[in-house]
Amino acid sequence: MPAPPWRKARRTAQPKRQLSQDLIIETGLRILDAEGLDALSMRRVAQELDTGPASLYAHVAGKDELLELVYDRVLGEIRLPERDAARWKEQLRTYAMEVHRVLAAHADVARAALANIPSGENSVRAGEFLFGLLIEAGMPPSEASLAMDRLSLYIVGDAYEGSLHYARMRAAGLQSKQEYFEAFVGQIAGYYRALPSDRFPHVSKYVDDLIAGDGEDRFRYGLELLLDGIQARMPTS
Amino acid sequence: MPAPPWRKARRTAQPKRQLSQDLIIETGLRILDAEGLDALSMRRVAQELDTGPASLYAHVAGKDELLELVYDRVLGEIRLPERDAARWKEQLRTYAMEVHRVLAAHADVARAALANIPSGENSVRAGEFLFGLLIEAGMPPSEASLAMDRLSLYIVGDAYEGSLHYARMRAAGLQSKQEYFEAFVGQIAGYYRALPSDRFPHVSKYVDDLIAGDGEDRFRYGLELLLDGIQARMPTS
DNA sequence: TTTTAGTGACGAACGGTGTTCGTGTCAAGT
DNA sequence: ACTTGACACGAACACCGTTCGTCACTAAAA
Repeated sequence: MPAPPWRKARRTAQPKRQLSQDLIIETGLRILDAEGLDALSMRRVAQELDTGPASLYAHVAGKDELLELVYDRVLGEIRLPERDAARWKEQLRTYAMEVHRVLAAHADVARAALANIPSGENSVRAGEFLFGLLIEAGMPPSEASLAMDRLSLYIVGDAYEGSLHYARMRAAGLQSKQEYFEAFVGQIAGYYRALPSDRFPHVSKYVDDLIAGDGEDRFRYGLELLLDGIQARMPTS
Repeated sequence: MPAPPWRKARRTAQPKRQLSQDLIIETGLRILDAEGLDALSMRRVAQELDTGPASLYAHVAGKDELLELVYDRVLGEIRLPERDAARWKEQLRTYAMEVHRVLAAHADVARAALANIPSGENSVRAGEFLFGLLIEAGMPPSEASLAMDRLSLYIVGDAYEGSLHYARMRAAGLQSKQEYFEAFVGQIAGYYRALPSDRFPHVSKYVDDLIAGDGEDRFRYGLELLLDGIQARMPTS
């Protein structure tokens, strides 16, 4: 038997009490992974949730806060080992690679990273690991603070740079790193080669070296530079 | 004798042929210095030039290109010494401090820096200096390429981070670093101190060390880490 | 059971953004 | 003198983050 037409149609089974901060964060992360940070807007999240943008503001203060929350959720994927001060250098290296891996696994989330003073739960957790490791390895806290800060900046900075390449790749409509490399790096290489060799002798001569090495190689090299510098400052060395 | 009213008023003395790329770049830089990167929009530049935003597109491909051009103009202020491979470490240090100084002198221009593969005139000039210095100091080109890349990333990354603090300071309506420090860092410090000391023993205990040191101290420390790492890889060492 | 208070959902709108289209106007070349 | 081509620019498009006011609904109070 059909319902009389003047009776207003009931809403969906759920009385639309459905939104939550978790749901919003999750949706934001999904959009970010699938379409990149540029596609992550309040309107887009709302649309994905079948509602208007205004509805989000009851659960999230604004876009900045949403980005912080999404970022911290990503940091939650970092796996930390038991601290072992005797193997501090190895653990520092593993930690850096792990953070870098997690950031790289989520499109260009790193572009939302540098913007924040670390205050999220998972961010502090990572900081405690790093800071504690340096101190237990024998560094005075004042210096361990500096070392942690610089190491973190390097990791996030490199991931950020990678994010920008990723975003450019997307913007150009390319799909693979292979395509991007040919379309972009090749162009840059040509430009460098064409530079006047009297004014720029080294840059124009060693172009092949300049564009050699993928992102991971470069990250590793800089990491070893920093780790060696830290080692030289450890009291036991 | 007054002009007859039906004669349409002449435009300004200049028959409005006034725009040029240089003028646009200069205006953009002026806005950036005075009001920060967030205030630098196409419309704002056009307004400053008494015209509409569409007029700019004849001289500049878009906002991205404008930012690149403004950034490269800033890099033009970098003063480079004569290269002296014997004093490579000292010159590397001076170079890093000089680039850092120039970036810091122009509000948050560094926020436009990381976004670009270096292709501007002045960018290449700086690259040639750095690359040449490393090679003349004895590094094989393949490694000098990595070292240059990492050093540049560190310098720009640190300046970028500083830019973000600057932008946040502006957004909060604060005027001095002093005010910003109290309003922001103090808040963070309180937050850290309130953390449960069983889960975050080191972070909560050494808060004073964590917030100690201004931007320049931190930059210097990381720079020395990298320089020592590079020194250890120099053939002569 | 009825009333009331309060919370979340959300349509509409505000003021901003980068960019493009089409038109008009001027200056130089023929 | 006429044509051509480059540039200026008003208007508009499709977005953006955010706020206001209103409505539906739940849960507590009477």
